Amino acid sequence: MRITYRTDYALKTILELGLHFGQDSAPTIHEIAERLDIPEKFLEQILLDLKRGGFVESRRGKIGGYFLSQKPREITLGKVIRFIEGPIEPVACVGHNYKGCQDIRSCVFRNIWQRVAESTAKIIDGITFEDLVKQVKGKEAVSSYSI
Amino acid sequence: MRITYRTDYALKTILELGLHFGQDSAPTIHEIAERLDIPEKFLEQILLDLKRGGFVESRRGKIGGYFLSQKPREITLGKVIRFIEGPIEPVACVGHNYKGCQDIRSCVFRNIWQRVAESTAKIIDGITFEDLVKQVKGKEAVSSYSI
DNA sequence: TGTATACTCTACTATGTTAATAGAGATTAT
DNA sequence: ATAATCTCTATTAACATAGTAGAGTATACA
Ligand code: FES
Ligand code: FES
Repeated sequence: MRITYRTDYALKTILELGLHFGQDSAPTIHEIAERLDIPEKFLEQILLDLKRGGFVESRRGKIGGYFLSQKPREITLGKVIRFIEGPIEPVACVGHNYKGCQDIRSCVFRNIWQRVAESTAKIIDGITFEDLVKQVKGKEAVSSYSI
Repeated sequence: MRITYRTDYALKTILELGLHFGQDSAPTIHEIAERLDIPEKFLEQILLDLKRGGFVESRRGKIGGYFLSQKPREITLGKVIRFIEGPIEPVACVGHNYKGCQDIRSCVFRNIWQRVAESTAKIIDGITFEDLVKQVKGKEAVSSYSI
């Protein structure tokens, strides 16, 4: 039941951009990578992905960089996780050509996985990046800030 | 957030053995594999694993086979899942040498993953194989039984 | 005591996924 | 022009998953 590094990085990146939201600074891939200790070329791919997903926009050229294309308030954790990671249902039978259950209708497990998925969804769909930005900014006041 | 086939098979196998609990029939690997449509040699490994985990016992030789070593009531879904699949926390940072967060103490995500894990645990630790056996036996009355 | 039956154990392999790396190309501010 | 920066596609190393193979061990029973 692990999330991948890709998702881990994506979430932290969005949060980082969230911290800059409103300012018109657009952090570069290089800066973000250094800041969050993510391999630069890997982050590059992830950011392109997030762009295709409509989460971020970019500016090219000399003063280029990345910024959120939605308000932090409108981006939930769930949206990002599902986009990068795929469906959250912890089931083999979600997979494309699952052949594990002869009769999917009478499977006693299916309903359980559904409940698990729902309770997970309830959490991750209820948290926005605005919430997280506030949390981080709260901490920032005390210690030097660190995602 | 998928479970593996290994876990899928393990759960169905325990349920299958649960359906035989109390009788002194001990289904063979061959029978279970056929019944549940699991590759026989793969199931063999899984059953050995479940044996090491203390979930099942076996009898060798002519009238050999497998049977539960605990009452279905005492085996929760959570126990089996955790044993086969590992920890349920959906985090990269559970991993052995996770190097994603510079400062684990100030990570705003950690707490979220914990909440997700807890809500999942609440479900899968609250369901025993006795519950599932009853469900299946209920259905069995109506249609021909099928996990 | 032999033999068939069934579990036990270790090793191997094919396939796919993940995490990253590489490098050439396109855009833009100055 | 050119340096900085994003864009795109391909490739790769390491690992995990799902499954296969085969030799070995225990047991019931004739
Ligand atoms: S496990 Fe998903 S249908 Fe049975
Ligand atoms: S994501 Fe686990 S400590 Fe930050």
